[in-house]
Amino acid sequence: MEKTFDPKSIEARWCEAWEAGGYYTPETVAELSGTNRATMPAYSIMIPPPNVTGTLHMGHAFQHSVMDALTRYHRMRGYDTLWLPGTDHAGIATQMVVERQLAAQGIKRTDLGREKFLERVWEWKEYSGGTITNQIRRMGNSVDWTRERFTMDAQCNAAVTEEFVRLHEDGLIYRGKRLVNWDPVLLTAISDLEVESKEEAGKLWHFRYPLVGATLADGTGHLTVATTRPETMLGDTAVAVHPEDDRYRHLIGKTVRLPLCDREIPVIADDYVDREFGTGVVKITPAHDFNDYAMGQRHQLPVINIFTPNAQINDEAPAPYRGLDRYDARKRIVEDLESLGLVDKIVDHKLMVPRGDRTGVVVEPFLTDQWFVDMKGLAERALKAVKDGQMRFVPANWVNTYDQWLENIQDWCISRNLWWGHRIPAWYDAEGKHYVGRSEPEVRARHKLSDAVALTQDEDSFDTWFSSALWPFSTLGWPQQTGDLQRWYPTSVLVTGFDIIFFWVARMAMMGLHFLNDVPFREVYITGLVRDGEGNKMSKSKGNVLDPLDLVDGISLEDLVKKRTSGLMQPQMAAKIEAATRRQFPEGIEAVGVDALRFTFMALASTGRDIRFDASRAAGYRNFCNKIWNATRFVLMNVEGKDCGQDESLPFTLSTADRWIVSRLQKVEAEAAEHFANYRFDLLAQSLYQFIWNEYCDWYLELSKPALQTDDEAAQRGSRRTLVRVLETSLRLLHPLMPFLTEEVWQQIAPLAAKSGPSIMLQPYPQAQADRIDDPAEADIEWLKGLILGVRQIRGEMDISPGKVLPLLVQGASASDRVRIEQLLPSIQFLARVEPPHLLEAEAVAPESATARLGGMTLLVPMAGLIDKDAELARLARQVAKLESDLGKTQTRVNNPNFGKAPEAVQQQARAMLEKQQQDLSALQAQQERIRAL
RNA sequence: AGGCGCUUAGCUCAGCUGGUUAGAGCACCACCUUGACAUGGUGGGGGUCGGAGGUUCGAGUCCUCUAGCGCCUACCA
Repeated sequence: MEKTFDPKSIEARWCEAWEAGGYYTPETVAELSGTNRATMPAYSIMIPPPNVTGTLHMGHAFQHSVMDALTRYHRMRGYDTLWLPGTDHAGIATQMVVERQLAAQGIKRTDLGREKFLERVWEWKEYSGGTITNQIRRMGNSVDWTRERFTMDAQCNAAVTEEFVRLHEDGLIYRGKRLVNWDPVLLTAISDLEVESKEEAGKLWHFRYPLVGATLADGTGHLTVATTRPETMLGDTAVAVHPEDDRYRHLIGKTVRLPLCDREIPVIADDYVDREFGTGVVKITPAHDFNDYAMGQRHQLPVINIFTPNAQINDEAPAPYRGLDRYDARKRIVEDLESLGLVDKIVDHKLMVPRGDRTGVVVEPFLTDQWFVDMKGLAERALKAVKDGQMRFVPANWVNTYDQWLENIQDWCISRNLWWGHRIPAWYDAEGKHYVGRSEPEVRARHKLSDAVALTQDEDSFDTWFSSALWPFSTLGWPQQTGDLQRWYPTSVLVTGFDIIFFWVARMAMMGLHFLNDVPFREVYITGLVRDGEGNKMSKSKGNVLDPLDLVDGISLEDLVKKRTSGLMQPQMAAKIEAATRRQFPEGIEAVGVDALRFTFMALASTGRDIRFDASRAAGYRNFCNKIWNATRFVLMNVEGKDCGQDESLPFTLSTADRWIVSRLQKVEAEAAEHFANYRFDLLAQSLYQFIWNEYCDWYLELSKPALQTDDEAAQRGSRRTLVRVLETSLRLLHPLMPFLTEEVWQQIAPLAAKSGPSIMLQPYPQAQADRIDDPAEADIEWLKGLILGVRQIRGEMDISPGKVLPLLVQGASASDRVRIEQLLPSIQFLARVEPPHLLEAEAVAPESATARLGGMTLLVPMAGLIDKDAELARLARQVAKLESDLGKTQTRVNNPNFGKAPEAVQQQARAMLEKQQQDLSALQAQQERIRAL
């Protein structure tokens, strides 16, 4: 084996071997293990399908690490495990990408026509989709590629058609002219969720609308309205005041003359109006504002649409404004009103501006014909499923978010005026009457329409989420009752981010319950967002994104700068991004390999918190990989060519250390099971790291060194056996988190531990065995560690060279101390680098020494010629100070008159501690006296 | 406006149903090329847990108030 672990040299090899072996495919796994799948419990995860034209970012890598750990864990536990991969067609996003590419060649989508355009999108999908699947493969994710799906493949398309037709049959789909959020650039409706409202600086314009039948001269001849969108006044059909507003009450029922339009509109009363805001008079534009629309409905107001789909003024408006862009019209209208003397004032005003989440363009409420899903009933079932415990959120507080949205749900506009997506299976006849069905022939048959009736299919497509909502079962073959569907629905867990609880989680829950009568997943594990080291959200425009593969492979500073500053939407940011990058990664990024990156994600995955990605942490875990690698080298070196109890035929005995590490291992195994069950991957990672590094490597390997040198062949064999078997088990424990390293090493270690098989992936996950827990051995080794630490501390603080073998005196040793000294003598000598301890009677006069306390006894390292008095005094003073402070606290506790209320056990413990502290203190003080007297 | 979350060593974070002297990694200081590993070893320094009050024999851990930060929802023209 090489001296250092080199991830590059093994990763590609194992990726290929695992996939080629079929180890990701449930059927093959069952076959190789000789198990009948029907007898295995089922476990399944559907990958949240990434956008097919994107690339995977840190958030994906993080979530995939979690999903793969769960998948490998359950596979090893003997579950019939499926992790199903796939990608999403991402209607709007993908269409925009391709349109942008075409635009670069000066081509418009409409120039090509629907057919040709879609061909181009499919081409791009084929090209780009490979990037994602390669990334997934490289990270070692054990997804079943034989079941890969795409949200727009034939199977998923059939499911979407079925969904729409059945919902329609169930009376949950309707088509209607409604006010929707309209993106004037994309020329499509979008759902509420696709609108991002942010506070922006704007103005509040105050306009005077003259009252009919009054003169302006008396100062009461007009009503002043306040608006943030002056251009909408062209579509005003009323002016509203609060019914109890004394300023205006007498005007209710009168009419005002709408300036510029020469229309008379009524003054109405509605308690929606806020008297405090603006002038207390609101202009009402039912066609271009959601509230106004609702008010228009309440008061039967006419609805005048004044915009074209791309937000220019249409022919409903007076001639001078027609054809103007909305913002040009705004300017013009304000000017014209000003010249008429109808502008009362203009004040600065902060307002929430709604923008399309894809285009960033201000969205207009716009009246169009669209398809909607009636959500009320669906939402109620989804709420109930969580209340009844059929579906559980981890962490649990995300239920609030889920509930809140479902309780206030609005009908879902599912049609998009886009080409790229599932086309709506609805047909229209010449009169515009619509028919819904799985196909045109079905529609004709069902509605008895002869071929003479011309039918045209709806031009629109579905909201991407309308198909994503089916993902947990469309992937398994629904609406067919496939074996896969029966086997793996409901899925076991959904791993995703909180940002799509509404978009996706809730909608999957609703559709799953509606169509399959069961929740789509038993548990929803919500991960935090991966942020950069400074806590900022990673985004291309900020130039702070990290490509997971750049951490895996490493990247030079120059390449990283180039990558972050090229292809920016705002090139002027380049200099700033470059500076920040050079500051943050002055040396570029060192390669850490897949295992270290995956382990880092797991270690950072604490609950309910975003994670700041810390590259130095990843470097630390790369070191951990190397540590394991070298521990393996040590083990191999020491057992090579020697029997390690593979066939159990030769006698072996286990030392205290052997029994100790095996006992510790059982406890770690139990912890691992618990942490997996609770999704506490941070604690899992910590627990494994701690065991392997701080117990197995730091102590057990060191303890094994003298043991391997004894004359006792059976004891040697026992140590070799333990060395190998604990390592082999640790590898299996760690495998779901570090697949590559553990596989590579396991191949070499397994035969020595009498294990065989093509891959560690197919081995059982270690389970704790209660009968191998050995408390006496643990106590013995704790004692031993205390002794060694005591001597090391003296050595360290006295600056005695590590190699020097010291004499050691022990005073006040109890009977059990004496037994331990005798039994653990070789370990004591080797690890503490001392001569065999010399026992002193309690009353004996000791030579001048540096001392340490261990239980009731005192360790003494004679100082003759070794130690400087001041250093030892300083060391003692520190210890005394600490002890005094601790003792003080204990005394206060015990002396509290009410301490008697505490449980007996707690009281006893406190008194024992008090006694020990007092003893230690007096021993230390006596020692101080002696040293001072020198 | 409503909801959720965060504030613990220089940095990034653990600390479960309240119980011994608050932990880890990284960073820092000193010593060490000891045959698994310098991507290492050994020893060490460093926090009183945002602030105030309360409950309790006992609070980082529960309650109230308060300060700061972040996120999500929401129809104020």
